[in-house]
Amino acid sequence: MVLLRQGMQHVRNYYNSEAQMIRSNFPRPFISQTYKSSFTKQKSKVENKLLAAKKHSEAEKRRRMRINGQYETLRSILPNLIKKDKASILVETIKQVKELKKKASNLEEQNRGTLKEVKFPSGGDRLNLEKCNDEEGLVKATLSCEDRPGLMSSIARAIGSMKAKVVKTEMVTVGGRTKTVLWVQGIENESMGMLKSTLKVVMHKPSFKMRRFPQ
Amino acid sequence: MVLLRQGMQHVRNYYNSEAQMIRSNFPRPFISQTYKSSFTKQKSKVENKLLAAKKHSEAEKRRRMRINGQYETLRSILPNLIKKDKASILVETIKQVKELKKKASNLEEQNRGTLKEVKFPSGGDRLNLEKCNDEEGLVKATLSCEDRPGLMSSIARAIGSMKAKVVKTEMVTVGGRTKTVLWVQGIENESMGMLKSTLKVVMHKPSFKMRRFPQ
DNA sequence: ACCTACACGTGATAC
DNA sequence: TGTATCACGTGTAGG
Repeated sequence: MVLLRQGMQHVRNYYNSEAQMIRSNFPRPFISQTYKSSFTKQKSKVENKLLAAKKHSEAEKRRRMRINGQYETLRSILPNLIKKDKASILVETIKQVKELKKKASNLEEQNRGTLKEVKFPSGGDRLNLEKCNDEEGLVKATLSCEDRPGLMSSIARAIGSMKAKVVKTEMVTVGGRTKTVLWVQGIENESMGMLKSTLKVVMHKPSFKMRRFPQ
Repeated sequence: MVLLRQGMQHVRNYYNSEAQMIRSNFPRPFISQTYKSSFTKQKSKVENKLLAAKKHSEAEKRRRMRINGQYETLRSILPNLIKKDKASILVETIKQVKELKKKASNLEEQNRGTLKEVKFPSGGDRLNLEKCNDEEGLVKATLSCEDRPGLMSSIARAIGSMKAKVVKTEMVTVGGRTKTVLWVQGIENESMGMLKSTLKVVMHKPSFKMRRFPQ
């Protein structure tokens, strides 16, 4: 494997590179200088240079290791990583980040669209119908009005009279006002208007029975 | 800026490196060889080597650019990126990925914990009360039973008689059975048992009014 | 033989 | 000053 080379190359010591540096382009002392200056002074310069170079390459190595460590954790985090080379890792990471961002915002939207939205009944009376796109013939009806006993059953009866069925409801009551969300199954396109007007009547006028036998 | 150096270094051509290669450690032809062999043959070898080296360094440059391009897009994607160096980018990326994963799973959990959970009424009659830890005095009551008109208002009356209040309800009706979740505010610890028994009665026996005026 | 990916040491540059 | 980061060309192992 490619990654196994890493361990091997750690064996290399710095003498190789020092020798190479001296051989190639490192300034030599002039012969005409005195022995002492040409030797001790230049040698200390050489040694300083070597030391600096060594420090430099060691620092660079630390930097590489820091970066490669992060690549390593990325490798461990990312699922289904086929190509393990650095560029592919970064590409895959970017893809993942984008996907996760989209997923998170979608889920937040969903959450908002269910419970959070229904949390507060609006002040004025309101009635809204919309078709759910995820299922055929499913209509979501949202209504805000004054709360009263028997409201739910009135609504259920109204919908039952239209041969439709309430499959799910959410209801919040706060301060005497109620916001109700109904998911109604079995509403045809042409009967949407009728459903709306029926619900409107039920919302505002207590039914016959409710008036005669107030609870 | 550090990143501005990139553009400058592109100006460097390959003659520098070729010269350096010849100067430092590239094999020289022997003088004792014939003119032809020592010149043309070695020159072609040199040229081949140079060509190969050039190809190599160009390929390496492409690789670097590929990787650095991904760093660039990461820089653009990640918000609030203070330190722009490679290691920090990777660290920040990893943090983001972990956070997003956690966030996504939390939101999924939330979604599951609200709507999905309440979706199916259980077959047998069931009544469960639990205290909500996020708010003081808030109790979540879950009950599954046969559906009937007026059930909701019976429940509401029962709870009202205990000086408590239903602040939110979720209700699913499917196949004549109903699962209802009530969030009840204002229940003391000692009245939990009373609430439970009251709800039990309401669940199984239609109220007086309901029996006299069946809807 | 060729290509790819990597680690390395180095000079340049910024702070 | 020293101490970061970076791009670069190179040697080298694996395919």
